[in-house]
Amino acid sequence: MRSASFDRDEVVENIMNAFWEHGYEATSVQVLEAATGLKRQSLYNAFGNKDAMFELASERYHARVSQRLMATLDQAEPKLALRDFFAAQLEVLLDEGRPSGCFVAGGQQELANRPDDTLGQRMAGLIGEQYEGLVDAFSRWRDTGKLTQDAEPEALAAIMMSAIRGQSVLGRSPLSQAIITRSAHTLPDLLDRYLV
Amino acid sequence: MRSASFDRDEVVENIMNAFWEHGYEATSVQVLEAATGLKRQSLYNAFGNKDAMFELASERYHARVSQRLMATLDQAEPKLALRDFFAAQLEVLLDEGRPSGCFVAGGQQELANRPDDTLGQRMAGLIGEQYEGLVDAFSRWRDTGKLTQDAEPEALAAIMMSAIRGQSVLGRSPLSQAIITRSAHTLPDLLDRYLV
DNA sequence: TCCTTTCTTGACTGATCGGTAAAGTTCAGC
DNA sequence: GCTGAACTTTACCGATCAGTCAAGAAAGGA
Repeated sequence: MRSASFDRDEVVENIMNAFWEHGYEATSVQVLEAATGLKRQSLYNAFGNKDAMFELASERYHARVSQRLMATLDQAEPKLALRDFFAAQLEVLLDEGRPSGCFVAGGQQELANRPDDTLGQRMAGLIGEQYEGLVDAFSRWRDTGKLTQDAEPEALAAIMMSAIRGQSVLGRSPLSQAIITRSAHTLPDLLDRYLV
Repeated sequence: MRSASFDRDEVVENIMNAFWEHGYEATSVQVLEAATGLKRQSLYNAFGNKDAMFELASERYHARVSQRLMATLDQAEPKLALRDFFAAQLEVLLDEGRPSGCFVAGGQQELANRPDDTLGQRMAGLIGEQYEGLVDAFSRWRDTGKLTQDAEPEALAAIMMSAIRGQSVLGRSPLSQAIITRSAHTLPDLLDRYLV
């Protein structure tokens, strides 16, 4: 036996950043070689194929970014939670040390029309998971009397979803960063209408 | 002299639908041949290259879809305008006779990271234009006393932008169509908070 | 009718894609 | 120190990409 000369965790991090920045198609194996410092065959030995690498990257993104974002909703007071949530979202989208935009938004858009694909379904699944997390949070707040009578968790979650995905897409373009900043600051005020 | 045997307008329509459905990269010249019924060289004779075809397609989309959407804002009563706007948006996104999702959302996402590119800038320009149209509309309503005192046109436009782009992205996936329908129905109610 | 100009057709280019075969190299177990 | 299995490197594969060349087909104008 001989052990690999690279840190697998670090390599996956670099793969994730490459896919995050360029998307699925535009991240060629050549790009992955440059991003990781590994040669072609080392990548294929370690991970199998490009799709498997993308899957690992998306898992990592989900664990590192998405779940951290959703965790902000895990508090009793919706007013604070929503502000924390959009602040965290803005931080991810505008962090200079990271690729711009959102891994999931890019991937889902790009893989949606692939025939037969499991990766596209996986991306759609991550989006569905986010929606369910939002519905759960609003339901909890409704059950603890934090929402107004006419507030429907599904409707509020749907609005949040649209806004979040829109910000994630707009975040890719530097010109739109002022727009998403403004919307992230204003949306909590708007949603206060449904809080007691 | 000999005249072309095809209807240029119809060909551009088919090119637009092809790019709309598959995006920029995934729409190979082979796909464009199948979509238009023309041969490679006829396409290149008529339009120059792939980028030029995409540009014509985006112009057509802008004229046929985007401008029609923005026209719904051209009325005195914001309450009605916003409902018309989101109804029209929903109609475009869910129309079964059209590709799903939004041409601009897909193109912008895909072309944002291309080096040096004019197409990406063009897509970003269309988004900027939409934002300005929204700011103009809200400014008009504010000047005619239709908005509350604390309403800021830029902030409202930013929220609309996030929601619209989010719906455009989510519309690509059938699973998310319930979400965008719900958000399109609820958002006008939410924005009513800023109308007198 | 014929000729010229345009459109159409099909074969082709070099580049790049994801993926692989088969060497060369390095390390653990004995 | 030897051996063999794992890792690394290089070269290569067929497929596909955007774009082009050059011949063939078809319509004007004369």
